[in-house]
Amino acid sequence: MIEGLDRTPLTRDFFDRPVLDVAPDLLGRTLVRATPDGPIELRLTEVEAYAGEIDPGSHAFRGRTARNSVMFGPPGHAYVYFTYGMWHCLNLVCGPEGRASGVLLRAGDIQVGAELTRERRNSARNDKELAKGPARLATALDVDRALNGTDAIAHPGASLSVLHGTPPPRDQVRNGPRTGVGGDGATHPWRFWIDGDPTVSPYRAHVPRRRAT
DNA sequence: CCTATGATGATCT
DNA sequence: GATCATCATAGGT
Repeated sequence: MIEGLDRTPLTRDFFDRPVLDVAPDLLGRTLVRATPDGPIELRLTEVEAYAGEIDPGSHAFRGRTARNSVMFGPPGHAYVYFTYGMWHCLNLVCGPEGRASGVLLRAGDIQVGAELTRERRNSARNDKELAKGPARLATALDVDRALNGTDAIAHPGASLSVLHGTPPPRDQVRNGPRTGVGGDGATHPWRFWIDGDPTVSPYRAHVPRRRAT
């Protein structure tokens, strides 16, 4: 177990704030994934904010659809989507209900249960790569669309929950452009990470791809 | 270290 | 039909 870790769960009030307040405040928090074989716990090191219908980079920018409906619901719930034909990404809904904002969980440092991720993450060459990137994080934690809409505020039987953990000093929180986001949303410096942490994913600019004909 | 590219399918226009 | 909040791999420096 981790010395000095604050295992108090985050409450719904934590998430019921503007996304640009919640996102940096999630760094250093402990995400707990309950699996049949035991818990996987990871310290969040990198996140991105998506500000709902005012944000061109957000899935909610053009209003509510079947896919993004969870974003319009109450804060503290998981929004999971499938992308690039292969991957899942995990977000936590925040802000007041209806604002449709959320935080993409981009990377973390696995503290407990690394061995439970090995089969799914067999391409990882070391522990720091197990959850370095949003799809790797979701894969490591065995998160898929079955968890879309689940409440991540700690409760009996919760599949996902977040503990206070060990937030970094404020001067170790850095921010910059979001990764892989194109269009007008690309310029917002709404990616937040812990300076120097080896589990933070490399920045990649958005590249429009042309499919083979 | 770096850059380039194929994989793969749901979603939206 | 185009796009996509990505990753693994191959090959060059």
